Amino acid sequence: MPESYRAYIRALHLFVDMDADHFEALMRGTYVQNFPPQVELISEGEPSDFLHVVLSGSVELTSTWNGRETTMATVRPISTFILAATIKDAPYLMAAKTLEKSRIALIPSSDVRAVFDTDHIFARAIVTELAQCYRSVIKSQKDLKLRTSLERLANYLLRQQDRVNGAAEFELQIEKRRLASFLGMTPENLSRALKGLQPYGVEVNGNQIRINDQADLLQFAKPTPLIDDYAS
Amino acid sequence: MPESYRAYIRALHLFVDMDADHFEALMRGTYVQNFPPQVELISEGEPSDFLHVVLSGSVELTSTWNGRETTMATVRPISTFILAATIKDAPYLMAAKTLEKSRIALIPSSDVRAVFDTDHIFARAIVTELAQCYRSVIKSQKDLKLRTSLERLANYLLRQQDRVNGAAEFELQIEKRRLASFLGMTPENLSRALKGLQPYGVEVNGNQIRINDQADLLQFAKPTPLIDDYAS
DNA sequence: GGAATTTCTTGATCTGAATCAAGCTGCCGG
DNA sequence: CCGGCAGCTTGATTCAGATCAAGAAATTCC
Repeated sequence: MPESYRAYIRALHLFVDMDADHFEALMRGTYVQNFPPQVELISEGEPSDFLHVVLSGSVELTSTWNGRETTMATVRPISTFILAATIKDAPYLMAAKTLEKSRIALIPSSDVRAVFDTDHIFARAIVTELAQCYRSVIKSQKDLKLRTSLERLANYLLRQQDRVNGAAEFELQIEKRRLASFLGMTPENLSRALKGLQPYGVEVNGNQIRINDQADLLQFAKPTPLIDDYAS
Repeated sequence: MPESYRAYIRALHLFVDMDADHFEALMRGTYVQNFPPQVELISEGEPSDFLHVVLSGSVELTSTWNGRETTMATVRPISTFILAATIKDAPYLMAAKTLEKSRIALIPSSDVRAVFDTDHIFARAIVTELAQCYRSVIKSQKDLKLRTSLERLANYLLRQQDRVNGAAEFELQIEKRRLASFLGMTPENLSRALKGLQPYGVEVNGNQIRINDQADLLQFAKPTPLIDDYAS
């Protein structure tokens, strides 16, 4: 793989502290590839041959059942996805598709498992990452089961605002129809829900969101770190 | 802790292969306690001081937000819970409450983390367990987002039937109101949903469930290992 | 064993959200 | 510059599921 990407991958929590030789061993089997938009990188149910790292662009994780489809997550640089399947050597539970032109690093799953067994630091990092992922899904589950769609949307917007350090105005990072699916609603309802937040000072103009009165929205959304703090 | 419980704990995937000395080290700080029903073992948001192991009885994991409460899972012997919080040394995302008289082993979180750093086999087991937990939540998330409540119930019943090796008749393991909450519906609706499955050969008598025509129910429920096989 | 409490069920009604059906808007390519 | 097309919005309708209300069944507790 090109030398240039190594630094980015190395900087990930998962790899930053591990032994240099072990990292090299991982990188030897790794290759980096550019994909156009809308390419299905992996399909639900397939065996998990590679740990994927998104270096640029973005990837959508979806699941389907009985003709229905839902967006489970969107992965942005620089991060990995389908770590759990890699570790367990089990089939993917989600499909992955590029949303835009994306650069993806593919690390052979067998190498990840092998290095795991010889590098303590790496093992520790994987456990921390997995625990993190687990907690994120639990939070998302709580969000789904305990909140109405309007409340989910309000909290989503506040989290996005957090991402831009509290700026009153910011851009949605994903298409509305995908956001709708992620939040567990239809595009029509997302449209209406965005209107429904107007009384709390939310202005929408295309992908541009403006939160006029954060305090007002906060009072409605009632965010809690036990659901909305994806970092802890 | 009493010698007698060690064997049960040792038999768990998490501990079965680890070094005997390390296991002893873990057990030294561990104590076993009996709890009456309805005791809140841990509260949402608290720091995670112990890894818990249910030795007998059962424990319900719930989450609350803004006055609403939902059942996230029920833990039965012999298994652990809140492993992720223990590993990350982060606050619990769920509360845990005994449903019946239960015997619980408490392993100090700091010991778990310490042994993790010195025992490869244990580290490997923890990673496998965490990956397993992660995948279970993802499955549960798919269940929630892709299925109607009637479909969720049908698949739940089929999974329960699986647990008893396909016997046509079996008992529900939890109270109906808790099952309702777990499945993301109200008790009233669960009642109606159970009636709604009559056309597919489901008979209900208190906690006794009879599936007269499994093929018929299967055709309606359309289970898939990518959602319903909790083992993989 | 019987009163009291809780859980479960059933029916009636209400509501949030999905679906259906058009328009609208903005973007891409010729 | 202007079709064509995908994504978004809006309104009307339908539907699944929640809520409200009350009665029945099962448990618990004196």
